[in-house]
Amino acid sequence: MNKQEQAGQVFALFNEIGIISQLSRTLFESRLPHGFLLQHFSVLNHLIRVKNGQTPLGLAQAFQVPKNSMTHTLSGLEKAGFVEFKPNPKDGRSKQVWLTDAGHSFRDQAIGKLMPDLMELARDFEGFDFAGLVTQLAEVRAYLDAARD
Amino acid sequence: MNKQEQAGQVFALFNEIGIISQLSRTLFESRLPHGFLLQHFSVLNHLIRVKNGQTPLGLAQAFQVPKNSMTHTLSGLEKAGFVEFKPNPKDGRSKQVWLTDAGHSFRDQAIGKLMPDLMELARDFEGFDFAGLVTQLAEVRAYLDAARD
DNA sequence: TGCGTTTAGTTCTTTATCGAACTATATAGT
DNA sequence: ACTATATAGTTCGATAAAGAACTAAACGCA
Repeated sequence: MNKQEQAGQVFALFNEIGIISQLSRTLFESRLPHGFLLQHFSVLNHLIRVKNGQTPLGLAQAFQVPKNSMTHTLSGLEKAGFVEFKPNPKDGRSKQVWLTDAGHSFRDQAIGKLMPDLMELARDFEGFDFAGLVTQLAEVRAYLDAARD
Repeated sequence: MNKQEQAGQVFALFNEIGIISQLSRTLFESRLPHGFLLQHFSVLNHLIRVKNGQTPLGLAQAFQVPKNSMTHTLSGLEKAGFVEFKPNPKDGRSKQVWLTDAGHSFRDQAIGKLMPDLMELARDFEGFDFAGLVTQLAEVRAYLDAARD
């Protein structure tokens, strides 16, 4: 296979990925209460799984969205009472984003609502090597991430 | 590995896919002229590779977006002179979307601008089984597509 | 210390997206 | 043929995303 054909495969890969991203996002958001988006869940999940008390800018960078987009997402989460802001004692320009109990349980409930779909998929794909797939995709992701300058 | 862990792998898969989708879209759009989005390119590409002269509704279904979103995308393409509408002789409610020469060459140029990135990625991932990856992802995509009711 | 530069976050504005309501045409059932 | 229903596409309104300009605080360096 020459480089040109290989490039076509890469194109096809991104095409599949784009479609799956859209389908899975739609599915996921249909399990969230009205008015909440994947982005809201993702931020809560990140605060739990990675680190609580991060700054808005840190979150924006983690999700690779502009900081004003993160401002918008966080204001929705704050209005819902799922996060609260505290001043950053080390930097007067900055804030910390802390999860509330309500935010934690919202995230748990969201996972609970999603689980049946994931379990069903896992059952229907018995024997499918998800872990290998994830490993390969992580390589591609790391490459794109590094190329992003 | 039990079902719960397997579900976690599926979750991780969708997570990677979402990130790659965002990164590759941003990269791709940075190669398009200002004001044009992936969706514009995708429609032109679809008219060339799948079938010219389709209806707006057919395109909306192919891309799984609401029909009013497709109206919006098509109006951008029409304003740029990349497609033109003709009445559908078989259905007075409907339209056909036809690619213009300008649309065809815009798509070719877009591919030309993107090629170097794809080639570079293909070179840096020499030996990587893109085709196998695409095959696996296509299975997942087909599943989600079927589940979408 | 003082001042120019950088950084965190918000606000403003434009554009994309999409549900809902609407118009016009087609189809089905009687 | 007549009426009810379904379908193709647009319009309207509300919300999301993101670039640009702005404010306030911090940093660098003389």
